[in-house]
Amino acid sequence: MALKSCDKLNEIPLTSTMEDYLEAIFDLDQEKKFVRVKDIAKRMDVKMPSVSSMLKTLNDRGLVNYEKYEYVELTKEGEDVGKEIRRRHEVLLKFLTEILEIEFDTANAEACKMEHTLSSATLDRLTGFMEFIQNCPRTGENWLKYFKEYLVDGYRPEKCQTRRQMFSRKFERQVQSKGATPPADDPS
Amino acid sequence: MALKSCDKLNEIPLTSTMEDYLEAIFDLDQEKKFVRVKDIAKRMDVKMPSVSSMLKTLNDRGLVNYEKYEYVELTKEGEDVGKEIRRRHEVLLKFLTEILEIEFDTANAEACKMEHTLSSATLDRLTGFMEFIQNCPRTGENWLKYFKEYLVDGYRPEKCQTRRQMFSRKFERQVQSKGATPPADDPS
DNA sequence: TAAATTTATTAGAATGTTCAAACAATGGTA
DNA sequence: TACCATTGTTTGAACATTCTAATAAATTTA
Repeated sequence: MALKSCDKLNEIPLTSTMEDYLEAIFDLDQEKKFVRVKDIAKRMDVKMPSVSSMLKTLNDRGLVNYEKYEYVELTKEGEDVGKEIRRRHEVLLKFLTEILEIEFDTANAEACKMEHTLSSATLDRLTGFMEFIQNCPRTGENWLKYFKEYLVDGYRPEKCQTRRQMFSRKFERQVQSKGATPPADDPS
Repeated sequence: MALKSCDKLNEIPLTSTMEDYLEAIFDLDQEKKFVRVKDIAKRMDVKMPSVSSMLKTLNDRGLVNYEKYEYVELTKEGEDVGKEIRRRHEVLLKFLTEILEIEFDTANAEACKMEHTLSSATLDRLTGFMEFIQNCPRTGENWLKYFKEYLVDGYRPEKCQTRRQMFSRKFERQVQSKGATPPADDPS
């Protein structure tokens, strides 16, 4: 025990390298029966000694359970981190490929780097934004205003019709009032 | 000269820390008459010895012209890097604050980190996306399809009407054909 | 010009991460 | 059982970045 007070350990933030390792281990854990040093090295594109040394660090931090020459296991805390980083990766990858239409390999590489720099809060916003785009494809001049409402109220189908529905309703109003110009956009 | 061949220097990529320093120097250069170690230290939130040591590195790399105790000057190459990082920062900040509606300080901090992880190509896409949102607020069911076309063709006002224009045209068609349901969405 | 203050540098140490080389354990196969 | 290939560890060095403490140059002030 080279540490005076273990309670403070959690307060030191993880480095992004540690996060990368935890994500890799999390992935491998789901793909394979056992997670071994060699596999981590391959996925992380580093040599085995780097993995050994990082596993020692992560073990001291309580993020993995690891004994020399044994398989690697995530602790509850380590798993939580790995899963969260994985989630961020997926959200970012989706945004880059499906919205910005960036080629997969490029997008994947950039998601790998970005996943450490974005807060969970921002990631949630991005997720919300993508949901909005999918659920509310209609919009209009106040595109961003609808998005803001979506952020506050969540998915409210009645506020969120397709353009077809929108047209029909306004069309009827138009026909009734015999006006030539449709009314100004009003979401209420 | 501790280097065998100077020509290869440019091929070693800059670290993100170096990029941060270049951005800071670029900013200070525009704000102040002279750029000094103290100011860089303050902006980067590091101590002066760190700045001194980095300036030596950047000088060896041909990114700044720096002689001890003198003011700091960017070379052409250093300025290009600084300006590009600055541009990325601004695009990201705009996206985070204006589209995702994230609070300024958070957004600013995250932009600082992201600006190093996104390629210029991706940044250009993001810029295009934001322009699209501003120029083409109407959309419809094929929201993303329009965006794709926008990426290819740029801003084409005739493809990119406001909803008001859109409505009017379809309204007329509707009235002529006396149909109750508007036709399926067709961008051509 | 001399003293005081500000600004900047050097020296040396610490951290986090990586690797190559040498060595050690493990698990099959002859 | 003895050997071999695979897998993993240790050691020691390197790099990039940062800091504190000590020192030095530059600038301001008296």
